[in-house]
Amino acid sequence: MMQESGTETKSNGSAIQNGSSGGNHLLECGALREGRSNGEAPATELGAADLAHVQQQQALQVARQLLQQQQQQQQVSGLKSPKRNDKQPTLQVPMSVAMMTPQVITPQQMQQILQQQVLSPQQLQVLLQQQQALMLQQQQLQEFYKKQQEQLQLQLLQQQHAGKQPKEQQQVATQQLAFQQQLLQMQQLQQQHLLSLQRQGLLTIPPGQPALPLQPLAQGMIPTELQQLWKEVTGVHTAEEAPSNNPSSLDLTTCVSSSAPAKASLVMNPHASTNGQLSVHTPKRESLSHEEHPHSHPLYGHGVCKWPGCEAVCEDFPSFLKHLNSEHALDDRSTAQCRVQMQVVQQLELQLAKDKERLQAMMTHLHVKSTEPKAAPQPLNLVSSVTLSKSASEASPQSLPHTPTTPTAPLTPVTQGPSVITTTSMHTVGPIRRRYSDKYNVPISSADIAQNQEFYKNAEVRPPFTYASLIRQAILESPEKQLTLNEIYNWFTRMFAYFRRNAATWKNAVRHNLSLHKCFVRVENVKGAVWTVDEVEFQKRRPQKISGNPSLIKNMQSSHAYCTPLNAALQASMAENSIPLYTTASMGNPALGNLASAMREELNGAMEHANSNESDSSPGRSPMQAVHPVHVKEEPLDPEEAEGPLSLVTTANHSPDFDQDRDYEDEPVTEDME
DNA sequence: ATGCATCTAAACATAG
DNA sequence: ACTATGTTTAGATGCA
Repeated sequence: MMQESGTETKSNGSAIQNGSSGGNHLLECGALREGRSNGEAPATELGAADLAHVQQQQALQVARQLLQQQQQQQQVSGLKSPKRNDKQPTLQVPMSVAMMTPQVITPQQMQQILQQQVLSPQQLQVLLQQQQALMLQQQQLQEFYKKQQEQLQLQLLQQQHAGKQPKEQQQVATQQLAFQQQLLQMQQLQQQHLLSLQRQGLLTIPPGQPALPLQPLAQGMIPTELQQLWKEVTGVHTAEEAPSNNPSSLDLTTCVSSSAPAKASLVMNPHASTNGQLSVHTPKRESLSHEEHPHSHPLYGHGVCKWPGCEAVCEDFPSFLKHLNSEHALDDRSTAQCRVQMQVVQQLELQLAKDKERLQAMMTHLHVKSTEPKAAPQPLNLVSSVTLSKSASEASPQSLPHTPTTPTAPLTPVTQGPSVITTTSMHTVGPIRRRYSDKYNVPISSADIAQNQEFYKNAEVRPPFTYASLIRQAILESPEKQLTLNEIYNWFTRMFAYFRRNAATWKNAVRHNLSLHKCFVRVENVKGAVWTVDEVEFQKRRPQKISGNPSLIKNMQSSHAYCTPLNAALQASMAENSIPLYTTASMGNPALGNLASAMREELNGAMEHANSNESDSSPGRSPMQAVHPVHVKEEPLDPEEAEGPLSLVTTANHSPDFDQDRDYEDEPVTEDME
């Protein structure tokens, strides 16, 4: 009786839910198919990256020199006449250097990127570190700018009063211009990189990537830091936005659209999109054009001010300059905007650079000509996407951007802009499934796992572990190797942001697993009853199937496996994106150490089986598997997932230590809590 | 095609 | 009566 009735209901429910969920797993990740034919311009792209760095350095040097000169001049001649210009250019100088920065990427965009999980926690950390380093440079530059601006303004005022145009000013302007040009070039390059990045689905960092000099520093970084950084950025942004109605203040938000034209040309450029090649050229071209055609200001086009959110109509360049000076003068707001933009750009640029390096390495390894890698990847993607089958197709439809069903979740307050590329592209990808095979012996360090844990703690991404594995882990982590059901729940919510939602569902799953698996033994206790793990039983499971955490294994495998195939070129990023975990450098994370080690055990065990038994891991659809692939896909399961990893912000609060008993349920997030 | 593992959903039982 | 905890069944999905 029950069965029957149950069956019916189930069928209904499961049909719907499963359907969605099933689709989810598939999502595994997508790679951007076209997005990047990144294969295309490996060499060039690399060049671009390098160039960007070089230019940055150059710009910095120039800035310093100029600054010194200015200082000298000031000392000698007072504010008034800096006369030095050396060979600097002759263009007119827009007042605010800051403006020079093409604001292509908004914080929202950045968020999106982050949310999309394009980057693994490690990557983010590394990037953050790098960014910080760069920020110093940027600050220096900004200081320089400020001085220049102040000087200029002063001069302007003086002259206006005097009614004449001082040469000095022009000279200063010249210097500024030179500097600005440098900066502009650099920024353009960065933007290009960003764009290409986006197209690629946002880079990823190769696991073994040697290169990043900043890595060491990165190790110290943790998601929290990232979050903070982000907060800072966003904070600035919001702070500015709120106060003024000013168009400029809106920039960050609207900037995308407003600047779209300018940027679009660069970014959307078919060439650019195809690969990074253009990115290199474009910037140069533009810079040249600027030099030659002073009127082609990055913030000016089609008779409109392209300052993010502005769009003021300026009939001619001079009027534009006036507008710039008046409306977008160097002030806190502009500075902040600039700063934000710089951070975003830098971060993305760094990411891109890394990804390019990786790509290069891959290409080299594969003996592929740098010129046309795209061909291979595309086909693959297509194929893969096709193979994905229904689930993928079902899920894939562009569903991600908006929070699916339950937007209520406060967790990720951050805006989710139109997330884009990544998600969509990701959906299309489908290779994940196919890759299992041989080479997955990649050693996984506990540190990596720990890192991942940290990531999952903050990012609402489904962990690539089965419920059984997680439960076991929770129990093993406890001092007495035993936990009450409620404690297990708490562990889940504490360790995984993902489990702070849809409590009814996963809690039911937890209970189900506890009862179902023999490895979990219920022991009567003073408190009532506690659950323990029968390691022997647990181990028994593995042999049969990697049950331990098939999904996990798969994920790992896949992530590493990706590298091999040519297609990998494209998917590499995806893989990483989707599977932040097992890749990259390990950044120790004490708090999660235990978990990490435990998980590792499982992984290793599973891996063994996988290797020996071919690959038994059944990725299945365990929620966890689907997980990293980008929540986007999972959304069906959990509506809120769409929000993405960015939940960083939200999660920032809970630190590892947070009391075990703390219940997330209070958070609105867990809507349905029982 | 089949079996297995996993997940999700749901019904039901029991104890507090 | 309600809730938390457990148990069990069933459908769905993916993989080997």
